[in-house]
Amino acid sequence: MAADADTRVRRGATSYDVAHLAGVSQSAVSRCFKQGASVAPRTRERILTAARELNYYPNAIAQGLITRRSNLVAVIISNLTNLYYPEVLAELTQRLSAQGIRVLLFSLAAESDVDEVLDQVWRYRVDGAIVAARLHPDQVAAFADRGVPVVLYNRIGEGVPVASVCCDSVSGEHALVEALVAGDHHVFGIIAGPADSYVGEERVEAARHRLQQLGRDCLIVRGNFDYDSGDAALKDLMQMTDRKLDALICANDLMAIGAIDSARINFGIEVPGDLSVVGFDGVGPATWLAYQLTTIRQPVRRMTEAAVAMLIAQIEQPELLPEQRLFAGELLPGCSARLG
Amino acid sequence: MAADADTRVRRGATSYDVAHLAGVSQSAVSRCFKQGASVAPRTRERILTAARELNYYPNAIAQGLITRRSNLVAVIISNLTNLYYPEVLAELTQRLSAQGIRVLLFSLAAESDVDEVLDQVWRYRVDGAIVAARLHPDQVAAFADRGVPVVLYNRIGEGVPVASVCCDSVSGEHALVEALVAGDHHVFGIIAGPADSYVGEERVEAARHRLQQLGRDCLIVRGNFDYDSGDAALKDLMQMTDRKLDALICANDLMAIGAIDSARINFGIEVPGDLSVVGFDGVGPATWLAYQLTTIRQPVRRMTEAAVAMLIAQIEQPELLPEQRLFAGELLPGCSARLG
DNA sequence: GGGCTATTTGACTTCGAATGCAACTCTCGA
DNA sequence: TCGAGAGTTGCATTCGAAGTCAAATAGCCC
Repeated sequence: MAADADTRVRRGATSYDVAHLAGVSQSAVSRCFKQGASVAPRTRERILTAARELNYYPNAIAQGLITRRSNLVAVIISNLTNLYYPEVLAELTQRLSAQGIRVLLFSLAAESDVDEVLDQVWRYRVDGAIVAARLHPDQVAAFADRGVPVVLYNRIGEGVPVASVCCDSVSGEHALVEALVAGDHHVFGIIAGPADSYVGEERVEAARHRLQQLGRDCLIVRGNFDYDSGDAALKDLMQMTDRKLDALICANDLMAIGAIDSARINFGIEVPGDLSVVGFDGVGPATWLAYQLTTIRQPVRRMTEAAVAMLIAQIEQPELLPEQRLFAGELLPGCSARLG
Repeated sequence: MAADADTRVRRGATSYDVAHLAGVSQSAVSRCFKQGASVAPRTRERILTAARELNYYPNAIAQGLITRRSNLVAVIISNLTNLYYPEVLAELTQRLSAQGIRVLLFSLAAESDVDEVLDQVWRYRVDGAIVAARLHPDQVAAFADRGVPVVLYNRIGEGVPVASVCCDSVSGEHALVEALVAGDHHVFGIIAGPADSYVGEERVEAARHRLQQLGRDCLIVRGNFDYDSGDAALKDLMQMTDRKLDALICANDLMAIGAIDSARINFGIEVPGDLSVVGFDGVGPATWLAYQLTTIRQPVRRMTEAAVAMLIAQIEQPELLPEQRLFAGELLPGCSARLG
């Protein structure tokens, strides 16, 4: 069973090779690499020496087959070019890594391209998945059917129970709206996200609703979460009304930044002098000197930590009921808006 | 061998389950999912129906074990928060995906933390690796020893032959320097990257060398590729000389942007009126209205395409000699520098 | 040294799919 | 009707590690 030297080099040594060299059985080698198994100190020493000599690392593929634990988690992310997600991905990867779990990354061209990657997810028998993309209820059901735990990130299961970790859009937008109203703003504009974005819609709806309660109405235009669409949306808003816009609520930071640049450079509008602009997320550029954006900062570290913890809990106790955790964002005052 | 319904649901159906339902052998099922194998049309139909009914997907883990092809590629990236890498990662993932290869992502806290993830890479028997982090020659040797093809991204094997894809720092910096000199600049500053960055050092060295050839000397301060360090470096430069700095070369865009904001906001310096600033990379924010950075844009699409193609070629023909491909960046004129 | 328990060890089976090989079924021509 | 040959199919084995179980050994006390 033990391979000759040439094969070993090309393929990587196996537990049989190590066993052969150490003069023990394959079982002994296996036990030697397993926490808390019974191996005599002298034997262990001999095996470890042989393993080191052969550069042996247990084959995770074979382990996965027999233990039915791949130690792989699928991370499905819609658009990595969003500035917010790279941070999330880096955090997730490092936290999962620390738990001995590897990340199988799936990046989608569009928010709703999930179906195309799901069959790959099934094939690799991942232990779980963290999804930052929109899942249809039947996609959620597919995970449940296969017993693959999922945690949604900044999404919820629309109508079906799934574990999720979100930043509270409603309280965040309410805080922004209230601060803007207290800052004596009257003519509001909103730049929404793309229609298929869950958080986008939620944020806009929350802002619109609170504005209405406080007796302010608003103009809404749609963007698609990127810089250029912030610029374009601002231009649209400028044409839509004769009244002078004095507050602009954007569904994310990137569009807020696009709108600020557009206002300043294309229209000569002072921010926050003539127009207050607020965003949502708290991405890196929000704190740049040129913007110092007033925004809601998502507690990314706490959120990713929770997502990983919830996923692992569900992997270890599949009977656990899915939990939805909502994290409050922090209002970052910044200098892009005149607040009350 | 075929599992009962309950087990099937929890674990996922196996080829035995499908075989049982379709009344054929496991081999037939296996052949049915393999391109170009000999299966009678009627049998194939029956098997596919059974497979659909049981929601069967071939277990990639088991396939990997027997075929010695995991269809996994490790992507090792140092700092995802760099703005440049998310774009690279998204491109790589989608291109590999299109080739039927999945990405096992490893993100490092620091450029040189590679060792800690390598043993995981060995364990998963990946078919290859794309590395955007610094590899020591003996780490490169470890890949070679195990017969795992590697392609370095924006790094080269320092002293050892490895396949790599790079953007030409030298020609890029030369173009920038020449344009700045032609634009009649005299007092140059350079903001370097961190000492352990390969491209950082290469860019700075190229710029410094060309400046010297053209009879301009320069002040060099070190940053670490992020926005804040651009700001900090500019402050340092301001204190270092009495002569009025009129051109600033930054090892990447993010520091250039930090420096521009700092110059404008902290020092009231006009860019490009009083100071010309250039960067390197061509990241998203470089084209924002507030900056319109003069920079070298890396041809990310062509580079990632080449990296994937080279890796696949090496996986399929292990005897192939490692190739180094150098791509020229494009000078993006922008408005942050007065060029000749 | 004998008897007893606790520890260590190895033989064998298992996970799920792929594949070499032999056996089998057709089809068709003689 | 028989036989050649192509096309299908199943049996049995393989990949590499984990784990069950029973056998072997060590350690200990009297």
